[in-house]
Amino acid sequence: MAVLWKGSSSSPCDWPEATVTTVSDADDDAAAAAELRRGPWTVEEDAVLAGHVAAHGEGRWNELACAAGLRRTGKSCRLRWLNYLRPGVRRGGFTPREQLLVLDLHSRWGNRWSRIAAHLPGRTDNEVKNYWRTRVQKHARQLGCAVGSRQFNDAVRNLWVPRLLERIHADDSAAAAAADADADASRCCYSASPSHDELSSSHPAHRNAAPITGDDCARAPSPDVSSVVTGSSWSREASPTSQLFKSSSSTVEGCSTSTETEQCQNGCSSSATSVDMFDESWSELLARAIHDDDAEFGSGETGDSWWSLEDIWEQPLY
DNA sequence: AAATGAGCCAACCGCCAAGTC
DNA sequence: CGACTTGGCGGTTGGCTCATT
Repeated sequence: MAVLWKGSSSSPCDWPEATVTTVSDADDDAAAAAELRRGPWTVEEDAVLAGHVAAHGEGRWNELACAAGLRRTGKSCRLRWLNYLRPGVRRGGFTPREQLLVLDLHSRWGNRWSRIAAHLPGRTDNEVKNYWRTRVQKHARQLGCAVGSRQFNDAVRNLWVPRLLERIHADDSAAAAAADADADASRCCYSASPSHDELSSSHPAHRNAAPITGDDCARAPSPDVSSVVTGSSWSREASPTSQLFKSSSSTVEGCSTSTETEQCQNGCSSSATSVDMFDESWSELLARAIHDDDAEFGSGETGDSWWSLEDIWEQPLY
């Protein structure tokens, strides 16, 4: 059963023949375990892989695995590099800005994770996928509706997105205030302006930001947050919170992104506090609202009056 | 303190398309 | 043109961590 490598031509290197050809069933597991490593990568393996990629570049992963002496498949090496070792990979929770982008791009493209991830600097398709499955789908389950359903889209459009916009605005304001404070301090104590690193580290929300390389900013043009709002596939006009959108939109447009570079800077370096906007209380509230007015909500209407916006805004953010 | 369950994430699997021989 | 290799993608799973019982 275990064909570790499909014949000699595909053998990545000159391992003993038994390691690259079919082995007897009785010895399958033992041979596989002995020759091809699986499971979590060790620190040593990471160092070897990173060193080889740094020295020889990406690509030809089977050859690379062989040359590096890694008992891993080329696929495994590639995945480890792209998802974990590659410079600029961002880790940790998604920022509100990233959540907004994921929600919007998924509404446009569906499960095109790599395509979505391309617009989230430093994020991998795997991470976006995991975020969607663990967070977004969980909330959909709590609401008793499917992702992509009318109910879910309404919840996203009318609840989640406004909250994200609000949070983005708050984060930007806090960052601006922090920058102002640092500027004042630097005027008092230093002649030079604070560096970007100093600005970033001065803000609590930035302390956990992963190092970002220039590569991240060289990616495909990303829809910035303002385009997410103004060009969204969510129909704002039909929303009961259209006025709210309008004000939030102008706020975001005014304070953040208008160019690709700025989007990249925001997405790359301003790692705001990661929160899941759709916390339990929200889900419960929504679930109750849906339950209380099931007929109307399930009928495909836009649901303009099936909750009190004031009630929602009184819910705590966290 | 041990057992259990849920959440999360890294890694693997299978399939497909493009490139190469 | 067909076989094969490689890289990429989306779906799935195994295992770790943490909270709850």
